[in-house]
Amino acid sequence: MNAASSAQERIRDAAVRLFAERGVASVNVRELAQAAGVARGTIYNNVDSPEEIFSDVAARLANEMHERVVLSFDLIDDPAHRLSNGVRFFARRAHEEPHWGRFILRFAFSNASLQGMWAGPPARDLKTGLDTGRYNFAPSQLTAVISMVAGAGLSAMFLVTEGHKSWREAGSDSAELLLSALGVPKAQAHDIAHRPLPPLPELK
Amino acid sequence: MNAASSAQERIRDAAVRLFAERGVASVNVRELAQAAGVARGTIYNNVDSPEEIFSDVAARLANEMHERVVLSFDLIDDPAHRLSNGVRFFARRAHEEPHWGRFILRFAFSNASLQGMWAGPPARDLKTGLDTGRYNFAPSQLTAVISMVAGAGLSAMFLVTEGHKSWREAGSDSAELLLSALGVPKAQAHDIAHRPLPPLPELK
DNA sequence: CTTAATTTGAACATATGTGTTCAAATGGTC
DNA sequence: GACCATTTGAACACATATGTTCAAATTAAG
Repeated sequence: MNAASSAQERIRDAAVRLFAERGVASVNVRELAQAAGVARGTIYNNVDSPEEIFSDVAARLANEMHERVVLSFDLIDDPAHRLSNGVRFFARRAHEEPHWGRFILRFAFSNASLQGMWAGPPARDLKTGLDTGRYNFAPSQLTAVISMVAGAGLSAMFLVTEGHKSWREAGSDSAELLLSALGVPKAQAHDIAHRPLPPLPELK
Repeated sequence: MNAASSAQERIRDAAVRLFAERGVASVNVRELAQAAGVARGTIYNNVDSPEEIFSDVAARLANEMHERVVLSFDLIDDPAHRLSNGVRFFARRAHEEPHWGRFILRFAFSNASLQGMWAGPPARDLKTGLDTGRYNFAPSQLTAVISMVAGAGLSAMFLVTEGHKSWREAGSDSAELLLSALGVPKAQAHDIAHRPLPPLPELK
């Protein structure tokens, strides 16, 4: 079972890489097998269809990141600080794992799992931040704010992926701008966005 | 030559629709011909390869929107007003031409032409807005701001495309939040983002 | 009406991909 | 070292895509 799950992992890792670079449908099983360092038959042994690999990989990737980010919020109460760290986590990881970043960027707006990753986590924090006066925007704008958070996260990742900025700058700048958009005073926003960024907790 | 360009147009229109819904590589020539209401041979007569259709369509689409938005700025001096209108144009058009919107969302981060559409136009306006004191952010953040503009535009389109908000709300909310991020006072940002939005000029 | 240009749709050869099967090789476990 | 699960890689049938060719039909233009 260990060998099998290892093969599955290698297939999934290779899938992330290939899908990130070349899109979904242009990847065939032969290439995937080669990239995974695995025989073609092994793909068919472990997976139903190439299409399914994509959904699976996207869902796992979204879920894993979501859980780790939520874990990291354990010791942080301030919604603004949480939000800032969230954006910066994405920027830093886009730097550390380029395939991961490109995958998310490429499919951010067209895959349901990835859409959920952005829509879910910030929603509650944004609401509490709004209710406690931490933020300053109209309640009717909440939906737009949620999707703005996604936009800020993605644009930070984009800067990193394209090499326009270091992950530090991209993450902090984007986080600061985002907090400003939500009505956090500039000086505070700057401070929050430049605090030391803890490591992203592992899932063990 | 008129008949030929008409066939080409139908092919391109169909290509936008198909690519938007299903991605690039999963569209084959037979389907494209069918969707364009054209014989399969006609595709090969007018186009070199399916791949090329995508690049062509993306470039035209980016270029056309860019030119029309720039045209619309003729009578507007305020950089903040321009920026707000730009974002709202994208939101409105995503409503009026859903295929257009989905196409842009799907390939925004993975196609060079579309990337250029966001990076180019706002850059100069943002700089003048910064120099004239209209905005309030650090010059070193300019790059992050440019990509934030893209993020705001895309997230507005996303709201429209997914039916979460009307184009009016999505456009105005996103524009207002964006201006807030750039340091425009809240009341002003709100006002600017809710001014009547002129029609997007045609290219004649 | 005539002429030129374009489109049509079928036929063809070629290439590539999928999905299945299976005996042999591999590798971990008691 | 015997056992079991997994992986391997080749072979197979089948399906689908590409790209080309071409005579007939259609359309546009003078």
